[in-house]
Amino acid sequence: MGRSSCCDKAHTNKGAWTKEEDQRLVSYIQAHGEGCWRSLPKAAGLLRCGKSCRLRWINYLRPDLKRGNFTEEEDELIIKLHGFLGNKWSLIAGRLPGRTDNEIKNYWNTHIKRKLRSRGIDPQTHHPFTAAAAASLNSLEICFPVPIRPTTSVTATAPPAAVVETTLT
DNA sequence: AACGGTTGCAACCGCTTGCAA
DNA sequence: ATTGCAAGCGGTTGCAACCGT
Repeated sequence: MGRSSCCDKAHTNKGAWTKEEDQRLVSYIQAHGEGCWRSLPKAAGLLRCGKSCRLRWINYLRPDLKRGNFTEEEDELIIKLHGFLGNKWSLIAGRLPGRTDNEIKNYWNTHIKRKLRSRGIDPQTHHPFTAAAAASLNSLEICFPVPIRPTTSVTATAPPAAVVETTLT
């Protein structure tokens, strides 16, 4: 049987959003506020599923988004938070006003991982590794795109939220 | 100028969680 | 206790832009 789809895929658009769709979504939310994403597309006259609308609003259209380049301070804060929280992007985003979880996740994967490796630090464990180990690891990752070492358990290593709060403040 | 490879980001997919019935 | 819905989250993918040859 299975769970019903979040939307009628035969009648929804996918892919990049158009300016008109953006405008419809923004004006609808400005008039009615966020909430009930499932019924929003129909009410706003959009041929999108609710999930897609929510993502578009949160990651791109929200008026309080900062956008633009990350500062050095933000870089360091993300690294620090990731050390405590692991891949809990929404929690990390919560500490960075104007940044979204998706934005931070992308930035981590494209910039910060490389930055840490260049410093000789394993981006997953935040522990230093030797230059030789780093080199062999990088070459192995090129050969074997699947993980070659056990993934560290985030829940096992992440401290309670209260600990993070006190540590970072 | 043309082509192929790489990079970065927006968006999607599928799973999990919280809650109401 | 169970079921189903809605929302949230993290991983992954697709593709346009960029870069080197």
